[in-house]
Amino acid sequence: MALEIFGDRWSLLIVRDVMVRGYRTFQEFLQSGEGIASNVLAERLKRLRAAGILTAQRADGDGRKICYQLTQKGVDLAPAVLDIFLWSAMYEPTAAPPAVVERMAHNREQIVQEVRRRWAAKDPTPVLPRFGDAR
Amino acid sequence: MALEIFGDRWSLLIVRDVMVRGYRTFQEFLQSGEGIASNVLAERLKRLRAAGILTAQRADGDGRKICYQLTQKGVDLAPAVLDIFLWSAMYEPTAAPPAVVERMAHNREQIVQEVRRRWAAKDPTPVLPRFGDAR
DNA sequence: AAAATAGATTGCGTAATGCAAGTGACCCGT
DNA sequence: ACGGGTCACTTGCATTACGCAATCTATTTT
Repeated sequence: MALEIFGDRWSLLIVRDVMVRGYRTFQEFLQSGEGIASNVLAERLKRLRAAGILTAQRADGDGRKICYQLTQKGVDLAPAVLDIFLWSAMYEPTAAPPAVVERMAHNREQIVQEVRRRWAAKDPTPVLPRFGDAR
Repeated sequence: MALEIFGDRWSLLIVRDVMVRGYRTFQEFLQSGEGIASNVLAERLKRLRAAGILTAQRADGDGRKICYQLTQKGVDLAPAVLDIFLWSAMYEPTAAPPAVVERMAHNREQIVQEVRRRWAAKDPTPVLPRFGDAR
């Protein structure tokens, strides 16, 4: 299984952040509230690029920033990420409002399509609103 | 997200083995070919029980063996496990035969139902046949 | 009773992780 | 054009987790 890549605490969290939260830069990942260390983040981003899940390019307009994006292989993780999110929401009271979760569970395929659409359009708008801590 | 539990190399592999391969005992997990160490396996099984994903009981007929089974919370991981499997199969040539993968991708919900059915019936028959190494 | 098996624990060396500080490139206001 | 700040990392170091082999207890088999 894919656990050579995702068999750690952070990789999937990074993929989710770029996928549904619209995060793009090192700082955004760092300050996302999960508490990843900068050295580990750098190493994970490198691995995700090496695995063909993320690509990186300098942001136009600011030569310091590096803009991370999903590849096709990366967005194809959307169903898995969504399922894990739904499972989490089902068994951990801390996540999103039940109504939102309910709606998502019923519209699974539609939400996946929406993630794909925004990816293809390079639209960084988060698919999920921010409800406190939607971990 | 659920990565306090699954943010490691083994937990999800164990869940998958008990879910689709019908593994039940310490030895089966140990010898499943992934190469987990016995101390780590013991610790993961403990954590998965503590997380309410597995239950354990002595096997009737052999008081040495301990029979691990999924809880409801555990089988509810079936969609996520299946999605990860399908994603793996899509991008790693080493997994199952393409025809099988194709069929599974088209019958996702049906396969999840089958996993649930066998769980409810306590039927340990593997949902997936063993193709060499179906990791 | 002795040997074997199952689940798990212990000790130990190595690898991964967390944390704080530092580096070099780039941007921005003066 | 200079100084300060930001950004994406690196580095050094202490702590933790992991892999591996040996060992332990309980139970089953012969």
